[in-house]
Amino acid sequence: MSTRPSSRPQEKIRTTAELARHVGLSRATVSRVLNGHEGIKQKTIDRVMQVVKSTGFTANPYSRILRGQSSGTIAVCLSDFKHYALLQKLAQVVRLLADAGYTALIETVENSDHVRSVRLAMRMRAEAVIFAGQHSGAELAAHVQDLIAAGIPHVFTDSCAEPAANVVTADRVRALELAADHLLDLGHRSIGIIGIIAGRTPVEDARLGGLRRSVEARRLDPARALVSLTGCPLGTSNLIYGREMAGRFVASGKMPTAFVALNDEMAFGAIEGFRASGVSVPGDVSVVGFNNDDIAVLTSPSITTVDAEVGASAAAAVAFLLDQLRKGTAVTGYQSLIQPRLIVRESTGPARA
Amino acid sequence: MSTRPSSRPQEKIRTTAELARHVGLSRATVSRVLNGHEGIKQKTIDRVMQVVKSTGFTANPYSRILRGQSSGTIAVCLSDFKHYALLQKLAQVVRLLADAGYTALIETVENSDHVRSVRLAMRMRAEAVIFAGQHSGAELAAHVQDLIAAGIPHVFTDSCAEPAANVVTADRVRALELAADHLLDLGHRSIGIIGIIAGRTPVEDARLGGLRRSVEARRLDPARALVSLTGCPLGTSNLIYGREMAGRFVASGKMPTAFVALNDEMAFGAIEGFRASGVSVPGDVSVVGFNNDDIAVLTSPSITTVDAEVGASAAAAVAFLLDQLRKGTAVTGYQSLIQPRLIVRESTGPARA
DNA sequence: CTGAAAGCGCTTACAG
DNA sequence: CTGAAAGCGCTTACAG
Repeated sequence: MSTRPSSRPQEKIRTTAELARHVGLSRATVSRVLNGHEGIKQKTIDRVMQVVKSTGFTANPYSRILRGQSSGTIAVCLSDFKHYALLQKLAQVVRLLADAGYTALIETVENSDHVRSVRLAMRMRAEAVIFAGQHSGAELAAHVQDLIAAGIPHVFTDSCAEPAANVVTADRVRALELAADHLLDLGHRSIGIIGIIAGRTPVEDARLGGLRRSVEARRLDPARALVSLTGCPLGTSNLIYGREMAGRFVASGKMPTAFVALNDEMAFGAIEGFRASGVSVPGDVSVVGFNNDDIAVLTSPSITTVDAEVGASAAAAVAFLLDQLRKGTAVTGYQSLIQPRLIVRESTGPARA
Repeated sequence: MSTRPSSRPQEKIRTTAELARHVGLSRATVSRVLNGHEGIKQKTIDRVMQVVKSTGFTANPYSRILRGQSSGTIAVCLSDFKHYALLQKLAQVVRLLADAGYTALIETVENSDHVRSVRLAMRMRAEAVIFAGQHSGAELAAHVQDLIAAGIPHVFTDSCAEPAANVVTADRVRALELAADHLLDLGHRSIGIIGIIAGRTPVEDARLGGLRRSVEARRLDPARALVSLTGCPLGTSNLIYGREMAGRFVASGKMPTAFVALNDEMAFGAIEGFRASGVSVPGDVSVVGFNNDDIAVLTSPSITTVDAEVGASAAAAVAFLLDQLRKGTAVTGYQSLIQPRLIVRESTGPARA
């Protein structure tokens, strides 16, 4: 039986009690060192930390949290897992949280069942909640109130109708207003809408609102200037949907001279569809995309698009939360809109005379 | 002071102790009901469950886990957050785990620091660990051994050199062998490689190995039949890289008649690049992509590609883990390869005479 | 079939 | 500056 603790090198240390025994101190003191408390003899600190370093010991997180320590967890409620843009946002959020020392607890909200996810977040002692994607539903407001009542900061990165909710998001109204302004400036008076469907999500309605605002600002009639084809449910592929819709517009007889698409992929699909029907872009019609994806740069013609700065908006949302966690506050009713950028490329041109 | 517990409706119940007091039972009995133990009077069960239903009470997970209950958590170690395919895989894995009642604990492994992530997984009492993406490094083997020693099931969804590791993955060797067989069958004898770089990742090396196997099976010299341009670091955009590389191959003078690209986007970029240089696809050269993305269907020419069935492989990996969790076993050294499919489209044709 | 008691591993007043 | 003790909320032998 060696009396020199340090002579037992590879011994597994699993609890603070074992660590305490190993260094000949009490669990209380070891705990204090582990938590970086003030007023401890440097020699004691060194004694503990040396073993911690060599064994890689970390205190059981469940005990710590049960005892009242913060969980270091932030819940991320995703509306779905289907959209690439949302996955990208998720990836970015997780990375930003990790950089700040937080663990992301990812939840998917199915059937708008926010009861389950918000409760889970609270049960897991999440220190904050991020809602990404399209969230809605009658009960959502109540759950936002629960979070506020519990003093847990939250933020929506896309939209939330509840006035008390915090929302940090790209300004989609302005984004489509920019797109429509650009087309109207080029002399277009009839804009076809591809893939942005009224009543589907608040975000899409916001985009349609932007188009309308632009049109109305010029005293044009939105009912005439904005053209949607009905009865075209979205499929799985943006590219293919865009191509289909181009064909349908050509076949419909009421062919606008310009188009705005849900995103760049769909715009590209539409351009290919027009080409297949003998309609040239931008010679015959103009097409505007959305997102400023790689595809918008590379294709021929390259695609005029609106960069909604979703990356910047996700970063702003996370920063907003981290700031509150630092300050220990929980803001309500905060609204912040990130400004979009119009990027003019080859897919738009003057309306035909 | 009401003595009828049910007459206090909206009272917040936060602990099993409160719940026990509320229904007039002991914490032990309440706990048994909550955990669905056998041998409890139906009336007692009903009494507890009615309050549980109405209040939505759930036991504090930290206490449960501290007391030895399983965590319901599965750690997902991602090598990075950059690749779309990996994000898709992540999304699918998280969804499949959620369907099975597990929570995903997402970790990113930076600088191949598997020490941190595997330790975290064990500390968090993860019941299993999924490694997705490119994992390598000298210490990885040791951590796999730690998991095995601790009886925690694991699986790699892409690759792992450690023999004891479980790997369920798309057969990338076979995938590229299929691609090369197709091109060789068409009479091509010189295949340019776009974006698949030797020594970058085990997965890319596997793909190169598949090309070599196909070439060698016909008694051709891989050093002559397979052409790579050196000194072309990958950028952020597959599309743009593909376009660049097409230009470089044209400029290089040693122009193959066929190409395989890292993925469909890169193949598309290459096709555009060839077109810009006056080289037609498939008239002058053939191009094969990888992944069978939407873009491969839509573009003109549509792109011949290999579907590696990554979705199926992720599902198989999760099923493999869930099966072990059900059985309470921890397999080692399991290897499963998911078969790829060659999908012939317009971007490949006979070699020019 | 149910309850009183011990204990999971930690942290923090409370004493010294 | 450090230790003995209580307690976070749960579950499970151990008794009845």
